[in-house]
Amino acid sequence: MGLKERREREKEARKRQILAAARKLLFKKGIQSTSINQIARTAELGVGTIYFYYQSKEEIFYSLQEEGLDIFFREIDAIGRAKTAPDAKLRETGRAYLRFSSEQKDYFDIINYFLATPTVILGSELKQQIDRKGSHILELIGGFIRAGVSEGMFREVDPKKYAIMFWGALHGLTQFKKLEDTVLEGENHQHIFNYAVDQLIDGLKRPKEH
Amino acid sequence: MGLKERREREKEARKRQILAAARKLLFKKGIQSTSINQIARTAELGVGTIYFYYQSKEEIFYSLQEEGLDIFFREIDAIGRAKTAPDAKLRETGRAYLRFSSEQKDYFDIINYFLATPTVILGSELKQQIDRKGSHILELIGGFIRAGVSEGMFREVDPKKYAIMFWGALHGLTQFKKLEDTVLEGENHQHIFNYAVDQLIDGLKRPKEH
Amino acid sequence: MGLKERREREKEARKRQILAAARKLLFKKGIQSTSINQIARTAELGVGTIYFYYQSKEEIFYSLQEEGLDIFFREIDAIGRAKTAPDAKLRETGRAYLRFSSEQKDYFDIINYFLATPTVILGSELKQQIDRKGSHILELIGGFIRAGVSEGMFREVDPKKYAIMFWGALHGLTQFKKLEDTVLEGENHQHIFNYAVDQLIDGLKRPKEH
Amino acid sequence: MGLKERREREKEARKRQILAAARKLLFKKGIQSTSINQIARTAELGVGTIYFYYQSKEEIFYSLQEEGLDIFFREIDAIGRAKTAPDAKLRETGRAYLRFSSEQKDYFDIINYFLATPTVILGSELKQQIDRKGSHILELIGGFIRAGVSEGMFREVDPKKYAIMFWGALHGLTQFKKLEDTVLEGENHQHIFNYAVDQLIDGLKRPKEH
DNA sequence: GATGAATGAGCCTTCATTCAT
DNA sequence: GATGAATGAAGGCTCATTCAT
Repeated sequence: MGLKERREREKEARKRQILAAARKLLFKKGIQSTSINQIARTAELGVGTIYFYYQSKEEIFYSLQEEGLDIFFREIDAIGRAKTAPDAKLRETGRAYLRFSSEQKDYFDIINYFLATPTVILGSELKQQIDRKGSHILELIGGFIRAGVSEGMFREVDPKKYAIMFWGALHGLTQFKKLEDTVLEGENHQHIFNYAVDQLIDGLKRPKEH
Repeated sequence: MGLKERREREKEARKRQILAAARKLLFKKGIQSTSINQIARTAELGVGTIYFYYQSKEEIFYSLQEEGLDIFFREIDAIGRAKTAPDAKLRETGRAYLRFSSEQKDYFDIINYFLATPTVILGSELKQQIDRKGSHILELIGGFIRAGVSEGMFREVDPKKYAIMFWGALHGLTQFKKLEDTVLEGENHQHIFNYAVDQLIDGLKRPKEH
Repeated sequence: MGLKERREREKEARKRQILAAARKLLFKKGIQSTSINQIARTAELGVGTIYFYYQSKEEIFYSLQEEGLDIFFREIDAIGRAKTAPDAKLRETGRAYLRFSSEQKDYFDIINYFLATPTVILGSELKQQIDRKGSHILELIGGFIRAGVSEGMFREVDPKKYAIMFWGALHGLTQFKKLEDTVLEGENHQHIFNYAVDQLIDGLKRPKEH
Repeated sequence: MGLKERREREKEARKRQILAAARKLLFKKGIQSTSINQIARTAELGVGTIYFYYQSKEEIFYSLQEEGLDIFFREIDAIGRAKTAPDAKLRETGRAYLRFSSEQKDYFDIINYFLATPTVILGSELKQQIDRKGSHILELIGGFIRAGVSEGMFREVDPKKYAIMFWGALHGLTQFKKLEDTVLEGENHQHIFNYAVDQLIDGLKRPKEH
């Protein structure tokens, strides 16, 4: 029993070791230029060993996606704990996502990668974990909206649906950053992004009574 | 005289022939699995010939992206010509983008690909053409908004900024389709998408006076 | 007759135009990275036209070799015209070759290239011209030696043989420049080169009588 | 224990196998026409395997250069062991280099190739090995000169500098073999070469006293 | 004389994955 | 459990040369 636990712990340690190497390379060279052989060398393990712990290269990066979602989750969670109004929380969430996309560019890229890639069959356990992480984030955002609705600040919208819509909009707008110099013709992307976030939040608000 | 023109026309025909082969493969196997060698074989041309007409693989796919934008442009343009109210036009635009992303999935993927890929240096002419295409679409959407503002139906927003935001939001939401079975937990993606579009449009509207 | 001459003159002009383009590219990108297609584009001619005037890529660079030899020839010729003693002339010749190898690096490389490449069958006329150029240089050097012998400054050596030996030694020593940082272990290549030239000249001199 | 050693030995064997294939092709088709794919086919290995043992094509040829230097080194070493006078040893060295350039033409070509090619960045270990090999040869030649100086046969020259000069001269003169039929106009290259070697050695000698 | 489209073999290199030890 | 040698298909791309117009 103790043995089994130790085994388990060692196994986890190895996986972390591999992930650390993959992360390091991801940050240095991007997802496309990171090969399993490099990961193995960096992790000081044989390639075969990598394959013992992970089914494929995809799976490793999938795990890294989880890390990225975790980082974002913690940011939103912090925002949630603050004693600010719901609309401010949503606004902060928007700002946080844009910041995340530039400060944690590699993690954002990986999320993007999996969003744009036809689903690969992966160990369902890992996949579920990722999905749960996404759901958690959605719940946090949904919570902000629910709070706003309860307080009477927001209209009676479906919090979950609105949260999805909110995040989806954030995501697309973030991607448009790339168009700043061309299609957006000099419009400052950050301004537009913030403007858009504000619009989305305003759209939520109850029309002022008088 | 006529000779030069004929040459020009034949050259255009070759480019179309190559593009047709690339398109066919793109639709069959996706962007990642389509290689220049395959395109050459499909087009029944030597690899060198491909490179005579296109500088690189990227350039071919860039041209394909242009096609995709064109298709979407024409849809929006048609919506614009209809004698409907501005809010209806925006709604239709949203519907059209979701439809485009599923019916012209490969074109959507290619747009996504370039949105997620670090910019490559390409012959500026082609690049400018693409950018212009994107701008045209933005102008159409902006036109709908401007009309709404003029009519007093919408608030006094900056049409261009709002158009960018609108399209950006549509784009991100479209990508979330992939999460339908997992994170969205049974929420129907299309419903959410339409709901989101409606919200965005409602947010635009002047608060009802009374 | 006049027509024929004009034709001839135009033909020469075209060849010069091609050579100019090739030279420009040679200087910019080196011999290995210069392709016929690039030469054609630079010369604003069709590739076919290039092949009308030159049998092959090799032939073009062969012509360029001639230019290089010409440049070197003129330097030695100038040295010959100076009113200096034969030993000084040889010394200057050595210095000139080393200078030539660095200041006209591309021409030197081309000479090297043809010296190291298994002979290609080329238009014999061109080949003869090149050979004549080489012989001229050898004659100049041989002349210096002959003068020294006549004056009693040098031993009774065979001027031609010694000239060949002199140039050959210069050539090999010049190539050893590349070893400066490694095999030569900090010995300054230029010093060694000059030292060697001096030795070769000293070896020529009559042992001092007394 | 024995396992690790066996592995090591097998690995060495593979490298030799690859080198053998490369050597065979080099001798048959020359350096320019020998490709990695051919080497792999000849070695009956996958291309990937070649790259597992060698970083690049250059590295393989670099190894071959080492072989060539080794062969020449052993010849000079043998000359050094003989009980002959220093001037005879230098004379033999000259003869040996000319012989080497014709009997081991491919090895000579490869040395030439690296002397004429802009330095490539290679695994420093191999590069250092090559450089050391070159230095060893230089040391042997320098030793002959030093001995001659000690014996009072040669003037008080710097042995190392003179060795570099000697080898450099040999190298260049060897290359002029190619000009035998043209520029040298019937002068027998071998005669000139030997004549030159003799001159170089005579130049070293102390002027006879009387 | 001049053109330039077309070729296609060939280049070097990468890399996810397997499997015998 | 761990290793790492071996694979080989596939990748994007170059280029000297030809030939119909």
